[in-house]
Amino acid sequence: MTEPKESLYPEKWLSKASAGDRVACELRMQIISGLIESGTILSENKLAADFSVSRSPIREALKILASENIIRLERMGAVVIGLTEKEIEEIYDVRLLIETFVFERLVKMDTEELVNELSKILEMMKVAIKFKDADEFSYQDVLFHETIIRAINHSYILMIWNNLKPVMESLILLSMRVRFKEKYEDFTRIVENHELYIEAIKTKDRTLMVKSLHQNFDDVQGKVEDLWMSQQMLSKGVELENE
Amino acid sequence: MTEPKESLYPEKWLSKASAGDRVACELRMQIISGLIESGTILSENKLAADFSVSRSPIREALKILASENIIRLERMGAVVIGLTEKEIEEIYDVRLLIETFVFERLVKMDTEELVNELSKILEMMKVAIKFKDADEFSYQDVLFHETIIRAINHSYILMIWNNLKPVMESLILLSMRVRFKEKYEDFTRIVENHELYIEAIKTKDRTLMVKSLHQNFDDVQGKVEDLWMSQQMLSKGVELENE
DNA sequence: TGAAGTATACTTGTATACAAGTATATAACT
DNA sequence: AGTTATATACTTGTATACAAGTATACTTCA
Repeated sequence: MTEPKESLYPEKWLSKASAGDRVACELRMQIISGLIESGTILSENKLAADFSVSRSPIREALKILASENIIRLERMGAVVIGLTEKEIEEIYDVRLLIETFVFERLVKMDTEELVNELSKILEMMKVAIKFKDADEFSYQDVLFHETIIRAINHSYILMIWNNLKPVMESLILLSMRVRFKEKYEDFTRIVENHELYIEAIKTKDRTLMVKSLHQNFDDVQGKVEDLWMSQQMLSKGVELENE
Repeated sequence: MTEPKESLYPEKWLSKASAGDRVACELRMQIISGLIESGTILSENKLAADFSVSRSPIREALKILASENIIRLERMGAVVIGLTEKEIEEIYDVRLLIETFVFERLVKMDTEELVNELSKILEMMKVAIKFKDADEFSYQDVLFHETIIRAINHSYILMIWNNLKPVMESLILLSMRVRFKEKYEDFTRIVENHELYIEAIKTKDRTLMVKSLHQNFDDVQGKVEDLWMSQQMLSKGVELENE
């Protein structure tokens, strides 16, 4: 199998990362994008050769991906699980679960600083949209939700987020790259939705919060579509490369 | 520091485990029991010497414990976080969160087989109580809840459980060992509570479920106490050993 | 031809070696 | 004495080596 020349994961996000983290990020993107099909068996030795590193960082990467549920470590080789529609829905189940929990804590807190922080991030997102920078937009989008979650200072909720985050991030990256090309008009809706979310936190309005969460949730169907398109685009790219 | 001669973690549960897993389990118990105080800085080399293994399994163990939020990997050394009352409450927040989610799914399912399985596990728990086998009881207790969670076939909820489970297990082990010695009468209440839980699943009675979950939750205060007593008992044991 | 055993080419887990970086303590200089 | 430079004793991350186990394929025998 030919590895892609360019990496799918933004390299500038890896400035201080170890080789293990790099491999994990790149493999994760390849798996979620469908470039590596689910069912594939990954060999530590082969991966080490492909990525030109030793088995140590590869082992580290596989452990990470296994904890994220996108591969399964078996007696011989790691089996790729990947993301089907079912898994994506499950991820959003969990996001809904924890963000609802977080909101219930937030209504008991002073949220002024948080609202301010979120407004700043939203402005950053708008700039990213203006300059059609999908990666930057994705970064800020993930940061937006992480900021909300961090606000309640709950180490075990944060733990769940940390386990979910890498997969979410990859998913959003791929989805946004497609949207910037094919569905640019989507972003006005995404911005509106985030404004709604901020408003809900500011006014501590539970119904508004549920509404914005559900709009966000409805977007999942879109994400599944994007992922499919992303897979089409990438596989065409590979085909062209092979000619 | 003197390491305890006997391991805190039941050795028969480690029959097929790798050295890395063994170290993780033992370290986890030492941290949660308070034998290793929070704030302690763990060195890979020192641990390797203490456990008579190389750095490879130690690194693996530290990664595991870091993902469970009981240590924090820093630039130099791993800092022990441990479990304070706050963390224990947080763990139960998450358990409450996921078990409530699971129940909402269960009410839409056929639960006959599950109820049967749970009844079996409860019988095992009763036997463990009769023979005052704290470790066996803990095992079945953890299995009870895991069985419920697995029933809905939700890979990301299961992922959360898998992250929580080792710490839960350690906590329950320590707590139950104390109770078998000091508060044996507690077990009638624990059994009743589990019976209530099964009944709630059988009849799909949401209010009963909330009631039993909350009774379980009220037990948390007890667990904090147990942990404290466990720490007292263990530190006395160590003191005696040093004389 | 079919079954059983053996060889081989993998696999994982662990140990060890080494490079590069960081804190601590000692020494030198003003 | 106080500050700066340097030595050293750590640290992590990566590479490599090796032992033990497992699946595959081949060979041998009936």
